[in-house]
Amino acid sequence: MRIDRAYSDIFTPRDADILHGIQAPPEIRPARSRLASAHVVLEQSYYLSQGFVGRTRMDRAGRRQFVALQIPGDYVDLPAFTMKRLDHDLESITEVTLRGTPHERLAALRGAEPELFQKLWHVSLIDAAIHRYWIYRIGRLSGRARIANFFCEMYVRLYARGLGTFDGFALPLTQTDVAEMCGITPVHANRLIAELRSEGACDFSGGRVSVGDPALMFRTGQFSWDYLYLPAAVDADLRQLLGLRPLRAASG
Amino acid sequence: MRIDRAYSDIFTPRDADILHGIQAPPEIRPARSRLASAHVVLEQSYYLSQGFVGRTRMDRAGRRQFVALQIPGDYVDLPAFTMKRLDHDLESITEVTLRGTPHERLAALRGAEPELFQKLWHVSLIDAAIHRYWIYRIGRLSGRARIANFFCEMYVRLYARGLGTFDGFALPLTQTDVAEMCGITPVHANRLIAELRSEGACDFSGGRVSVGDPALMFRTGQFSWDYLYLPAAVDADLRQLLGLRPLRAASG
DNA sequence: CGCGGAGTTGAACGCATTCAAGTCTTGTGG
DNA sequence: CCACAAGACTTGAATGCGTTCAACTCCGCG
Repeated sequence: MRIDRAYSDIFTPRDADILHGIQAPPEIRPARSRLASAHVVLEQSYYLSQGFVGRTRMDRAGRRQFVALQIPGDYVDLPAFTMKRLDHDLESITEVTLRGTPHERLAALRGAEPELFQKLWHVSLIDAAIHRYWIYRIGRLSGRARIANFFCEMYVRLYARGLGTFDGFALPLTQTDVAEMCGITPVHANRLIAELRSEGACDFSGGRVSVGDPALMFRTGQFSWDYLYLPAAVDADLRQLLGLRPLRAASG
Repeated sequence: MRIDRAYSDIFTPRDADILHGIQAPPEIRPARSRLASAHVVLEQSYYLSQGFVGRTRMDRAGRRQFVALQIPGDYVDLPAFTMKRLDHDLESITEVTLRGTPHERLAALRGAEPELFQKLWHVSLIDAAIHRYWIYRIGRLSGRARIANFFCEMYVRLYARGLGTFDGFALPLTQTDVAEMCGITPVHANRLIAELRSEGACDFSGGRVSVGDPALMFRTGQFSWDYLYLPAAVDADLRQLLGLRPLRAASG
């Protein structure tokens, strides 16, 4: 599925029109290709309208750690707007459709559309919140919980974009990718995924996560989605799914 | 030492005056106190002029994971400006001196000082880069490398603020704090710190890291500081210290 | 003097890694 | 349609890094 209007709770239709208007025509890149490299000066940032992109960092032995996973509707390298260079690599995981936005046009928004400009900052702050949660996930959770927790994050993020149902969602990664996101080895990831499968929490195969028991998956992963700053409607859906009582106050 | 003008490479003296002008009078808070809690609405953000502050997240068993460590001269919760609520807790580690800035005054900068406003975004993007590096550290490095790598980060960040020399720096943490930042147990952190000590790389005791052999510490930690976006002068100092040849081009 | 927190050390356990050998799947060319 | 290769997934067994539990030392402070 293609996403041309994302962050619907953050950006108004008018915002989306403006952003769309300063984007270059879509570019298609093949799966598993390097989109940008660390330390190279970038002139534009990309909006990801289709496909998945990984942000990775290599250790000295050449082993890869994913530091983020971008899904359709994400800006994949907004940091480059003020940083000019990235500190990590960008790699397409699937075939991707990108829409570039030259940094000079983003800069022009600063004066012309200050509120929209601030929303872009907001979007990058959500990215940072996700980073922090990844630190927590890798630092504190056991292997099995990490995998389940990661699937929970994808479940919620994709659902919020209309890219999944309560039954499951497409996640076009290999088990090795998952391992490199969770800070474990591929072999061990394989065994843990098999455990989740046999326990009935969820199944990951053929590039798809099928969620047999959402509540069990969330419990196993010790997941909470506060850090995703979801629209209230999505939050309410999730609470209902998991049998939690709705929040009294309107959420922010 | 007190830092009233930080980010000297990002903020001009005029910027610093403006920021200082919209700050409330300094507040002093005791060590080991809760400065802000997750999910509570905040009306202002804090500039940390003295002391250390940790950003933490608890797991379900009540065990703590640090997701960031703020040093003198940092803004500790700029995300709250557009988020309104934090997804983690803020805790003072030492006695701290804070200067609050009401969010309405930050918002006023958007129109009045758009360039300065963008620099605040930039600062939060550096925070995000540090988050990503923590993911890498915890996800890919062995215990010993994590500890050394963490000390390297503090070495460089504090040096860049004028809060350390090539011989060492004050780091008022307990071994348990270090463990909770690196995703290992306090007992194991103790053993690894002892190893680094006996190898001569660095010593951590009495709230101070003494660096016997910077090159060895950097090697053990597999550290690189690209993600800190340092001023060129600091980068040059570090390269000289480690016997690397200087960069040809001016860095960004 | 005694308390409490931080640091240190020992020993047993177990989760995760590593190396290795398989199977299954998919795409390609004969 | 089959043969084959390449990559993904699976499984077994040995190893080891890090955890856990426990006891003890050291130090600052009331």
